[in-house]
Order: sequence, then C-alpha cells, then structure tokens
Amino acid sequence: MSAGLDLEENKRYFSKELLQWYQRERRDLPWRRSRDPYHIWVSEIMLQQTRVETVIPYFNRFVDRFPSLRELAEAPEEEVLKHWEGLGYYSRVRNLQTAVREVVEHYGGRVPSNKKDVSSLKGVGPYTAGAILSIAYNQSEPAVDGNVMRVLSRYFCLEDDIARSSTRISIEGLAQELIPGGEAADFNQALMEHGAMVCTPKSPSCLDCPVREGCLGRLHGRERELPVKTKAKKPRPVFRFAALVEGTGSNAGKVLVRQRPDSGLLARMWELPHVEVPDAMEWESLSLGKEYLETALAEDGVRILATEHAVGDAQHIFTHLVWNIRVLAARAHEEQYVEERTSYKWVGPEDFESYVWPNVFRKLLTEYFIHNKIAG
DNA sequence: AAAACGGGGGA
DNA sequence: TCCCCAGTTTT
Repeated sequence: MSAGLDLEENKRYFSKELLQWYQRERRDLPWRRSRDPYHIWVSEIMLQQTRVETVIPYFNRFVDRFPSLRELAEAPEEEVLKHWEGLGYYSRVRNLQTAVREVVEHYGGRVPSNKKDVSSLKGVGPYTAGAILSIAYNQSEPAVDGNVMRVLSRYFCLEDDIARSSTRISIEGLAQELIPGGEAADFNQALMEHGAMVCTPKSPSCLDCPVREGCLGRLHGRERELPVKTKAKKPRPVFRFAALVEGTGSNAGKVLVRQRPDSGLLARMWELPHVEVPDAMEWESLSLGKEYLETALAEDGVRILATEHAVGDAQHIFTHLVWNIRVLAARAHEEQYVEERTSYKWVGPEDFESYVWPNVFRKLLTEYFIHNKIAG
C-alpha cells in the first residue's frame, strides 16, 4: 500500500493540520480568555444546543454576576434563573447550580479533574465531562458533540447513524485516538471550531478546508450526504386559551399570572393562566374558550369572568410540541383576592422584571404593559 | 432506545 | 419551511 493512503498516516495528517489551522484561526471568545475550570464549565453548559453568538452575551452577564463557583452556589435560585431567561432548556441552569453546590460541599470548591467525579455532577454528561477535562485540564479525553460527529463522519466517511448512542461511543474512541500528545485542549476545540466555521452542516466550505486533501468523504463525493442522521419527528401541536385578567381596585393596572409546577416543562416559571382544549376545532370557538377558562381557574379557586373577545394569538415552539395560544380578555370577580398559598399573583409593570418568563409570555406581557395592547 | 426539554438563526 | 445547534436526563 502506498504511504499516502495509509489510514494511520491520514489520521496523523488530520490531527496535525487541524491543530495548526486552529492555532492560526481560532476565534477570540470570552471563555477562551479564562483558565478557570468553572468558567469553562459554565460556557459548556450554555453551549449545549445553543449557538456561540447567542451564548456570548449570556456568558458575560453570568460570570460578571457569579464570578466564582462559590458565588453561584450561594446565589438565590430565582436570580440564577433570571440570568438564564431566554436561553431555554432551563434544567441546565438548575442542574448547574445543584452541581456547583455539590462541588463546594464535596470537593472543597474545586472542579474535579478526574472522569468519575466530574461525570457524577448533575448536568454533566459524556460531552461536558470530556470538555471540562480536556479544555480546563488538558487531559486526553474526547469531547464529542454534534460538530465532532459531523466532521469525523465526513472525514473518515463513516455511515453510521449519528442519532444512535452507539455511534457516539464509537466516534469517541476515534476522537480520542486523534488527540496529539499534550494538545487535548486545543485539539478538541479545533475539531469543534472546524465544524462550526468550515465543515458546517449545510454547504461545507471544502475549498477553504485545511484537511481537504485527506478527507475520505470528499474523495468519495459524499461530503454533502454525511453524516447520516435519522430525522426527528415533527412537534405535536396543542391548542390553548389564555386569560388576560385585568385587575380592578387595588389591583388596577395589574394582570393575573401564575407560577408553573416545580417539575416538568418550564418548571417554576411564570405564565398567563391558560387551559388546553382537545383539538383545533374547539380552539375556533371563543365561547367554548371562555367556558374552559372560567371552569379551569375556578378549580384553582380563582373566579374570573372571561369574555369572547380574543386580544391576540401567540405561538410557542418547543422541540417536541407547539403551543397555539389564543388570549381572551377577562376580568376578576369583585373582591377576588389571591391567597398567599396559591400559585397565582397580580403583577404590574413595576415588578414584571422580577419574575422569570418563558419567551412567549414575556412578549405578550411586554406588549400589554408597554403598548397597552396585544397583537397576534 | 426514545422522549422530554427552549429558543433562535441560517439556507 | 426545515435543520440543528460545543447535550443531558428521564422513562
């Protein structure tokens, strides 16, 4: 076999060229200016399923307010959540705070530097464990995310379905082999940087690729078909009526809101009271919506009078479902007080910002308080 | 193995 | 529109 086509030699070519490319082209990102394992950790959690450009301002605000692991551990959960508002996947930050408290408690406030301990932390899975160990401690551990699976699938022309966990495990083995001695931190970031900047999901920039000469996917003309990935199912639509209940008397200028349950979707965040209806058909009937809303709130001990006047529609898209929300104007019965123990509260423009809202309700209420109207 | 879990931006 | 993003946890 000619030396130029030897697989092991191709691996060494890939690692060497990619590392050199990274050392020339690396972006100047906030978390790359820090050597603090806690900062690396925060960035990795934020970057899960979230683009770099989105994360940058959140990261800066977060480490500005919680500069060290201990300050995050001691902060009120509400304030931590507030700094995550709008980023999504809110369990990430609850788990992060749980985990830093664990680090203070069991590891003297230092982020563990071995696989077993770091992996045991809440919210730290195989990717994040590898990222912390390699980037913060320069250990030869793979950090395989979507970028890495795409890059290596193309370069080595691997046809395994990257949606399968067995594929991630085998790619971790390959990724580990590729790490040049003593260069885990830069090499792992090089792999991800390459996936983000050059070997992008659609229309990869092969002409600018530092390793194009050894890319087996490209040599086979398969670079646009790889990686193989089974399609996700479409999100399921659900239909809901929400009540915009305006307060009277001492509650004038305020709106009735409620806090979501401690677990599950959007846990402990605030929302307009709303109720799900069986299907799209029911959603067309405003009188049915009025009945549903009044009944549902009455079961929570909150008496309101809804109208058949829709003040706007909103949509909230999750990975697995879509909320279609029709907002009906409503008012409280006379003497409707909200008891302390319930999850309901009156909120005005003054204290709006001290609550944490899913995006859809943040937009709805901002419209209401600032422009005094809601548009679909 | 599959579903739950946000939100936004690029093509 | 569709894809997918520096994924993890729960079922």
